[in-house]
Amino acid sequence: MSQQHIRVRFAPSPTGPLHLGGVRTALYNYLFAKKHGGTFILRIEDTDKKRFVPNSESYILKTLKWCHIEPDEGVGYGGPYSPYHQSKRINIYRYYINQLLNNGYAYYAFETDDDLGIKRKEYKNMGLTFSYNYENRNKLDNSLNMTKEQLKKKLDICSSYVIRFKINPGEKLKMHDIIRGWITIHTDQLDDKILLKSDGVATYHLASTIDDHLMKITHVIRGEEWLSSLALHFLLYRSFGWDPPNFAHLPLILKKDGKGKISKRNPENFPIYPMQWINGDTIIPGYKELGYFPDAFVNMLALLGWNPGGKREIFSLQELVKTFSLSRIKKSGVFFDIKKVYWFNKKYLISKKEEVFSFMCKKMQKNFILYEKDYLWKVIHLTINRIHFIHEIWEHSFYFFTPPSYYDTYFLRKIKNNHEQIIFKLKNAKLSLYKINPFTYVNVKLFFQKYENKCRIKMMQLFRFALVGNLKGVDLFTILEMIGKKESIQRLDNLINKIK
RNA sequence: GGCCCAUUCGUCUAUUGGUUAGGACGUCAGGUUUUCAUCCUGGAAAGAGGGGUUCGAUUCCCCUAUGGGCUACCA
Repeated sequence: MSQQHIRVRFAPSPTGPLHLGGVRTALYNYLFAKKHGGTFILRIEDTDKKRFVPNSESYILKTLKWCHIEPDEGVGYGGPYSPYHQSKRINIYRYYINQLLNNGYAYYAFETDDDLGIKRKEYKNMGLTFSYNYENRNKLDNSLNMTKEQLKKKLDICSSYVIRFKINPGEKLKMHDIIRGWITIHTDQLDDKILLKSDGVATYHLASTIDDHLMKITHVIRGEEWLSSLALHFLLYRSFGWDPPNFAHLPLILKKDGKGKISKRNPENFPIYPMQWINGDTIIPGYKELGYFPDAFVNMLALLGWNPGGKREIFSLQELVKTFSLSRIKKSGVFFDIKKVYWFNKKYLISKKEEVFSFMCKKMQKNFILYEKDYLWKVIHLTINRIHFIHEIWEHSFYFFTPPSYYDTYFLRKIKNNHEQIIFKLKNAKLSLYKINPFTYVNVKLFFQKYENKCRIKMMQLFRFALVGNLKGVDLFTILEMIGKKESIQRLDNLINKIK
């Protein structure tokens, strides 16, 4: 296994935006490929015309790019096994299905979807489950029950048919999964799955089996929802006389509220899209738009169902590649915790001060604020641990550059009720402030220490309110020293005018 | 219903026969911060249940329960 060139594929269908689970599947494929110096391939499984959603493909491409898990080969990247859209490979599937037909592994079936729907209902009413399988196929309208001539005639009149895979009972299949070990399934339980739909397009089972073989995929890493189809896929490989690839079925990401796996259809109480998705008039923001860093997002995703064994949790993509292994993937489904991503983002944020700096620079330019680099750096160091996202930095640091344009209404009302006394205090304080020379942290601190305990706290509260607009923020003496005497007095005046 | 897969603190997880069952997020309490946040310290918090196997089971086996997947001319 270690000798061969590893080739893995991420094969989403363009039925909408990729969600968390899809991105994680792509990530694990990417990690596994990179770890072994292999090739990561993107194949688009667009065999379902009905569910096709425009823009999904570009969304998938953009998302992988944003996450820095770009394919080496496939849709958007080219490669020796093109085309990588299944819709463009229909003739290939037809060629191979003929092989199956000729060898007796597949047969024509003429029931329509509606016919079968009725049949299922009938069975259900009797307390049974209808299955198109070895028990029933002899009673149904298919080529198994016809002579060659009859079939020919039927095909001449009836243009609508499907091709089913003939599964023989009585065999116990033992299949290996890298994550789960050996899995046993009896062929009696399988039904004759449709391989070619009446619109002439192959189903997932056929298309992916053929493509995985033709594209020389060595490891199929996909969600656990495929585990039940594993036997079918094994049988398909065997019918073609091909060696199956290795399989690894990933645990599903489960919904926290309600039941089931996460899906595009049922929105969660946390964002499930990596990037924004525009659906008509509604825009659903993704992690990117919400301010999450791709590396924090990817780091969190990697640890959802897998971990390298130690106590460390922060890993760069390169470190993930280095430590990744399929054998350490968990078997059980996982619940997603938005608070943990929030924490991850903060961890990444404090290591991205340069990005915060350039964000602030742009903000300043936009607001026509002049600043000095050193001053800005100091502000960032003072405020960065108060935020989780870059875009939050301004609301926590504006007062170092510009007076508050808004005062906390609750406290404002409180001091307005007592404004004469407050104004008196502020005016007195202003006079004292003039005399502080130089206007340094230490001297400002000394000034406040002249007040008695109770008074001092109230005074500091007032000052903070005048400077910041509310009762939260960086150490008061630091703010005073940084914005300087003139600006400080100006802001006291502002407040006095406000409450007059 | 049938089949398949799973089951360690609320959540993500470590521990692959012998541990006071460890960490992280969250949570609670205390401390630092003359505010808030950060930070520091500490606490509460888990092997689904029942049988085996074994000197000894979270770890191996069986049953039950629970959760999940599949059961489409969807992937």
